[in-house]
Amino acid sequence: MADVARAAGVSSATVSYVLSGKRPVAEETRRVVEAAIADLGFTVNTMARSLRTGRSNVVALVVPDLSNPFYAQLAASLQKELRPLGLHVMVCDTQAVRDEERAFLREAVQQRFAGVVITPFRLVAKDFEALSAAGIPVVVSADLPFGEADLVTPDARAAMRQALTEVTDAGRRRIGMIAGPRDATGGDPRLELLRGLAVQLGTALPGRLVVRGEHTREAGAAGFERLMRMKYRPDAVFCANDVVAIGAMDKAEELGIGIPGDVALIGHDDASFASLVRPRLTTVRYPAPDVGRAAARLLIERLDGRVARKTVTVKAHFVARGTV
Amino acid sequence: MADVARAAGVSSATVSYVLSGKRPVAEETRRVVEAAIADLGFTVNTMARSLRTGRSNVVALVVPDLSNPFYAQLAASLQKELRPLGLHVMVCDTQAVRDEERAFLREAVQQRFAGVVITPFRLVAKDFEALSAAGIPVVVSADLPFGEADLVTPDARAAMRQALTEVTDAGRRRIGMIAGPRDATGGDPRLELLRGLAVQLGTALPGRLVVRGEHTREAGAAGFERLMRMKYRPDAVFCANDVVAIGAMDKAEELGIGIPGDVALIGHDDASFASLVRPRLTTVRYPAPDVGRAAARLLIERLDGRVARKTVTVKAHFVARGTV
DNA sequence: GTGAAAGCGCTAACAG
DNA sequence: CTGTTAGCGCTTTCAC
Repeated sequence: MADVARAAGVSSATVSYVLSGKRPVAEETRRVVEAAIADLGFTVNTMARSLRTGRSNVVALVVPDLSNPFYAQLAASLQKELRPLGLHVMVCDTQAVRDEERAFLREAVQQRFAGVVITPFRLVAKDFEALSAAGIPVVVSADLPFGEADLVTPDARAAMRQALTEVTDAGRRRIGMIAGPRDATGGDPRLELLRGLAVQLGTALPGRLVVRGEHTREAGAAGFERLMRMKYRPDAVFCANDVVAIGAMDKAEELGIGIPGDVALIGHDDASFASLVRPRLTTVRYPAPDVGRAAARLLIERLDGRVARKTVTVKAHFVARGTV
Repeated sequence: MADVARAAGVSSATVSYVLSGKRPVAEETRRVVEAAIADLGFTVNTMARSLRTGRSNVVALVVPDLSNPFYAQLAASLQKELRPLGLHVMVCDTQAVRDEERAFLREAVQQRFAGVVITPFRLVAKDFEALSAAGIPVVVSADLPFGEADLVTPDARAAMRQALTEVTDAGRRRIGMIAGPRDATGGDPRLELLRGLAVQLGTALPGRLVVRGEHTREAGAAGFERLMRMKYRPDAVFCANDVVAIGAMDKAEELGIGIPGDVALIGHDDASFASLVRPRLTTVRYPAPDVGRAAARLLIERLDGRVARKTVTVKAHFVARGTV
């Protein structure tokens, strides 16, 4: 920048101001400076800039599984919203491992990130302390609130109720679930929701028909198998998410169990491949693009100075396809 | 850091050395410093560090479509390889738009990134000049070499030959292709490869049976429809990638065209959903994890000082499933 | 084994 | 409308 200033015969402050537009610069001067910039192929060093201003222009998106298209879509959406503001998104895949999650949070404060959008999987509130101490805004995308952080959360009650109703209307009575791991942050709120609904609707979700595992295809297959080996086996299975449901379908095919003939299957999220499998997966759609948009908005408001905690609810919808 | 130094009664240089281990520090001193660090909840500011050292610790991964699981997997793999070295991966989704691609490259030099791994879609060699001028190592993952950059490239010849052989052995003679857009970087090397193979095997890939479009599901559907509306319509269709092939399957179902009964379909990459659709997609597997690993290795070598351009070839394999 | 101090490239007062 | 200048927080000689 000093080079540019010299070449243009101005001070480096002026160069800085033509770049940032933070104060008026004479048309003539601007032209000369811009010419010099082009000449020398100069590019601002954003590290120096951020060091000086105390704020970087990168936002971290921390997710448990980037190969789940739901999160890939979330990433794309967030990036699209933040880009026009000059904010960059650094996508971090934690593989649902707590130490990885923590490592990324630590990195976020080391890098003085502008903000963090995170779907915590095994983190606890305490893990966020360093972030708030550093004054880095956090938006949590999860079913449950998380300390001081802003929250984007699904309203899936109506959708789940509808799903459950469809299932019972079809005469199914033995409802089971392949839920998330027991040590996940907040347990598994989707399980709790289903439980509550089951009570309301006069159905049961017996504890022994709830199996648990990671949010992976393999775990879905394993969980489904365990369910099917029970003497009192379910005739409808809700899944923690679509990836798990796909795994269940793998196993059903392997075991020669008919879906939905023998067992109804309900996914969650409507990840892109839910409509790809055959039969098509009936699921509860939680629209990733909307989640990304909401998270972006919350983050931007924080950056603009909002201090009060805020929650945005994104409505989920029941999507009837071929597995119920 | 000054605070820590004061609290520990040492100089900030010593604190720095405790953190980096770049010179021996007395056991006693180290303990005191570490206590102070813990006490104050101090975290290094990597921006300041990078400014000082002139190198950041983030690597950009620039891809055309993050919602294509192939790239999501690539991202995961690259991240896994680079993480242990303290390098972070910033994933950038360009949506195959040239201006976005350029914007990310510009950002890479502004941020003085440690390196860039990119699958260029519409970029040309010139777009990389600023990067090399800034001395930022670039690894290109593509079918064709790209200026000075290191290259990870598929060897898909044998696999494609096998695919083509299967198709012709099944008595198919009218080979078509849904290729990438005409203005994509390097045209469509997969198309060229198929053309060459067709000649070798005494089959034809007539120009009119080649349609073009983006690497999207919609474009795949549109391309397949155009093909099917021709009077001389293909009985086997190769696709630019699996996403395109899935789009073609959508359309086939819509039009009541049997796959593989009426038309054989061959994808490319073996993205995760290739085995999800029914019938399962026959494809040419290009293993994303291997690509990520290779890219990481190339990048690391460069960072370690290698100067000569290098190419790593990753072998692709024919995967016979249900669409041929 | 430790400290002092220069300076990375930029921004934002402050002064003119 | 423009210039001067003081750091942002760190690393790294150089000196002890």
